[in-house]
Parts: sequence; structure tokens; C-alpha cells
Amino acid sequence: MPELAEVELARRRWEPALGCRITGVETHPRTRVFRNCPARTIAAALTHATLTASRSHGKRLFFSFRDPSPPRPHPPTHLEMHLGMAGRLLAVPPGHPAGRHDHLVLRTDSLALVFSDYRQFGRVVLHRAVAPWEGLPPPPLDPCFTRAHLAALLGRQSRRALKALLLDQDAFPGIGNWMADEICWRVPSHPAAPAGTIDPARLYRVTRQVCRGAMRHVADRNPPTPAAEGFTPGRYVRHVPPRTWLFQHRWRPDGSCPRCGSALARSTIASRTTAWCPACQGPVSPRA
DNA sequence: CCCCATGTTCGACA
DNA sequence: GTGTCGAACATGGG
Repeated sequence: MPELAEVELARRRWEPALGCRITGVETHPRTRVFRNCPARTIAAALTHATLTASRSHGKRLFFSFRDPSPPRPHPPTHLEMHLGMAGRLLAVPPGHPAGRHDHLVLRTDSLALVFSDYRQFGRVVLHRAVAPWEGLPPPPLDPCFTRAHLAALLGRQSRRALKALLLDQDAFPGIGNWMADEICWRVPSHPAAPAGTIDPARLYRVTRQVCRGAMRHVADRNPPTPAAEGFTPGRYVRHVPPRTWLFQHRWRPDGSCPRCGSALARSTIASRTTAWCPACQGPVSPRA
């Protein structure tokens, strides 16, 4: 699921509970999403706390909580989540029972907030610190992600394949496999082309276009919660980018380029299945 | 049974 | 130090 727009959508799904007090916390009896942190520690930190803020940063999510009890200054509580390959955040009716793949359920009076992940590649990390998101590299839609910043990236890693660089979360936080292909296709440039051969201004424009478009089509058009009362996880709708995007064609066995109609090529580049248009982007990997 | 999957991490290796 | 690659993680779908 989750690249930056899906992650932002996940954040919005929990947003209706802003200002709500957590009345109870349930954790899956056998889960690895908390990694080394005992589930009891998570539950203890969040029970009776109030959800005060949330933010998404690339593929990371942060939820901030205010502790009720001690009036003493103490380290703030932040919950960081990563959705891995199959993680989802849902808001369901308050009494909704935890399902087989629900690893964390935060109960409030009006909603239950669920972290669900059947593959368990996701993770949930408890931070007891001030602003754990500080110092992270800027995602493409961050004001700090400037043309100069991108040009410096391309210069520093000029020999790396463009796709490998796009997938590097220290360089392009929030870009994943499908957005990387979408960006290469729009530049247009072969995914294996050395980063140093790419025009920084062009890549900057296309990267921002794809990120903004993904936000519009995926995060903005999918409502945070289903409209109907008595909703269940299955009632969530799913909007994806339109057919003018490579996204809609990349997995079809007979997929063709939405720009020129040529048959798409598919092979493994940067260790990931990659789709591209041989006519628009070149049939083989160019050399530096 | 086989293969694949919008991700990250770790160890091996050129 | 660089950069790449395969395996592992756990589960479901074709």
C-alpha cells in the first residue's frame, strides 16, 4: 500500500480522534510489529493519554499524545508507525472487536483506532523525546526539498541508477516502487540511467508533480472514513491515479504506454520489479 | 507446489 | 567508503 500519499491518507483516518482520550489499549498477543519494545510498555504509555497531533513524513507517521496524570514536566509521548508493505490505519466504531491482523487498537469513546498489518513488515515505535521527526531528510513536498537540494543529491550520487536513488528513503522519503516508475516515465528517463545524467530541474518538476498528483488522487479523494454508519474495514473505498498515469498500466501483462501506446517493458532494476516504456525511455540501460 | 507483492534490513561481495 | 544483490521477515492471491 503505502507510499507517501497512502501514508498521509492513513494519518487522516486517525485524525477524527484528535483531542480524544484513549480509554483502553489492546495489543495482539503474538505480534512482531513492536519489535524489541514490550507491548505492555506501549499500552501503559498510551492508556488515558490524549491524542493531540499527528504528522506524516515520507513513509513515517507520528502521533503525539499528552499524558493526563502528572502535572510535572516529563518527556512527551510520540508513536511512530511505518506501514511496511501491507499496513493500514482504520477508524472503526468504538466497540468493534480486534481482528486477526489487528496489532494495536486504541479505544476512545467515539472511535476505535486500528493498526492492521497481515504481513507484519510494518512497525510501531514508542518515542519518549521531543520531536523525533526532527533531523529527518526532507520529503519531496517539503519546502526544504529545493532544486539546489536535489541537484546536490544527483551530484553526490551521480553514478547510481536513477531508480535506486528514487527508492532511497534518505534521498526521496516517501517515494516507493510505483512512484519511482511513474517519475522515471515522466522525465522521461530509463530507470537504470545514472543519476548524474539527469537534468535536475526536470527531475525536480516531475517529482513534485507526481507527489502532488498522488496526494490529490489518493489522499484527497479517498474519504478518511466511509460515509455510512456502522462502517467496517471492508467498506473503505479506494481511489487510485487515473489512466493517464503509468500506474494504471504497469501491472497489466499486456500493459501499454498511456502516452505513446507502445508495449511496456518489465524487468528487475534496483532489486525491484520495474515497468517502463522502451519507446519513451529507451529499450536498454544507457551508460554514463 | 510455484510465483509474485506500493518495504526495510542485514550480510556478503566486487 | 561505494554500490549492488539476495535473503529474510509473514501472509495472501493468482
